[in-house]
Amino acid sequence: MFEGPILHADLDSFYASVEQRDDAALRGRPVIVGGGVVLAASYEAKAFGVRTAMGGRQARHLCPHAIVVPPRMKAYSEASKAVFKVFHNTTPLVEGLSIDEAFLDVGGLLRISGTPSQIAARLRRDVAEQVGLPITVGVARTKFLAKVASGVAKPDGLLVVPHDGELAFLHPLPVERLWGVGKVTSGKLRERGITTVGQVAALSEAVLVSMLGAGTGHHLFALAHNHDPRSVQVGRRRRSMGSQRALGRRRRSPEELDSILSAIADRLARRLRAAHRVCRTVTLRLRFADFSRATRSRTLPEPTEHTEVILAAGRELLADARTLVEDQGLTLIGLALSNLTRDNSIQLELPFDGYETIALDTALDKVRDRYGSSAITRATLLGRPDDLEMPMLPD
DNA sequence: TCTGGGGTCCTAGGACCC
DNA sequence: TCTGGGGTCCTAGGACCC
Repeated sequence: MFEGPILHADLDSFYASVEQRDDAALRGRPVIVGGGVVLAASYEAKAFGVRTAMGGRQARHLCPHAIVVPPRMKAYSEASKAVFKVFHNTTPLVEGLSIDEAFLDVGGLLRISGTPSQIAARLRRDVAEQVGLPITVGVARTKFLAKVASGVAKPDGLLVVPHDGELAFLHPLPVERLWGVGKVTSGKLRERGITTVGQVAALSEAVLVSMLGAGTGHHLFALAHNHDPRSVQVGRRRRSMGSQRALGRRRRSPEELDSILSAIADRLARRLRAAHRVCRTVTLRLRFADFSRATRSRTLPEPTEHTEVILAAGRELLADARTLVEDQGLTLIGLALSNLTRDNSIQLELPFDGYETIALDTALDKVRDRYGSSAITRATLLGRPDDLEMPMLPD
């Protein structure tokens, strides 16, 4: 029997599937979303070797009759919301991983909703009927195994890893199936003739750590032995927010760079405010002609949501990196905001001149002054359903 | 074939404080 | 004059994921 079975639900070739859903002429045909670089490829295009993140030219060479369509981000984000609605109708314990992927804990549902595989089958049917998209579901006792299972079952599949067949399922798989094994790590392992998860499991933890470093070594040892105690986390919030722009190889004037930077800062500040968040660290991201990268960051004394503050920090960082930029041929510029917290301010509507925005702390002080702090036993922030932590009074 | 845009987490050294 | 241990925060870089 399962203890806390977990579903990993993953939409297949998400962007390309949305395009095929919305345009009958694309169904059954190779579809590539994105121009300069492949953002998504339909399975018909993947059959020709087209892969996500591949250069557009190479993709068209591999699959000359592919239909290339520009991305429609709004359509994808709406489709994603509809799919997550189905997830939440299945169980309240949903942890979103990206626009097209989530873990669902169905441990408490066995009595009400049937076996995990019945629940997973119904989820797939619901997504197909209600949103019109194919989705693959992996079912297992742990998150990691559920994710591996969905990867193996793709596309449009369902795979249940039975409790007593976990290692038999896991060990024959190629190391690249392990979550967190990318190009660098798989290269180091393959150099030593290690190609399967079972071979990784045969190594001692000390050997793995000496090969791959402490972090990756411990991580891989745990995964290869099927140790993954992580539970499904509901209500995780984003920890950073970024925006960037590729510049091509053409040389850009300082004025041109500054106007791109302004646009990026403005975009980010808007997104920040829309999410009711503030940031304290601003990072400038640069990429150069040889594809090397550099970052420069600055932590502000106070969190901000203002375009001008973010832009000013970005400009200072760019000035700091001036020599780098001049020497190396800049090909990408971007900003990332981190150290995100809630925007702890509230807006008051006033009878005389419209609105005033004040910090939540200040507002709480006023409430304390009025009622006395010992008179208040609990305060709840209303009207912000996305906020999970509630401020408490008194301190 | 020269490669987008959005994220997460980890490491490591230095500053600073007690 | 020479010497602790422990903790947090900041910065920069890197691997990886979708």
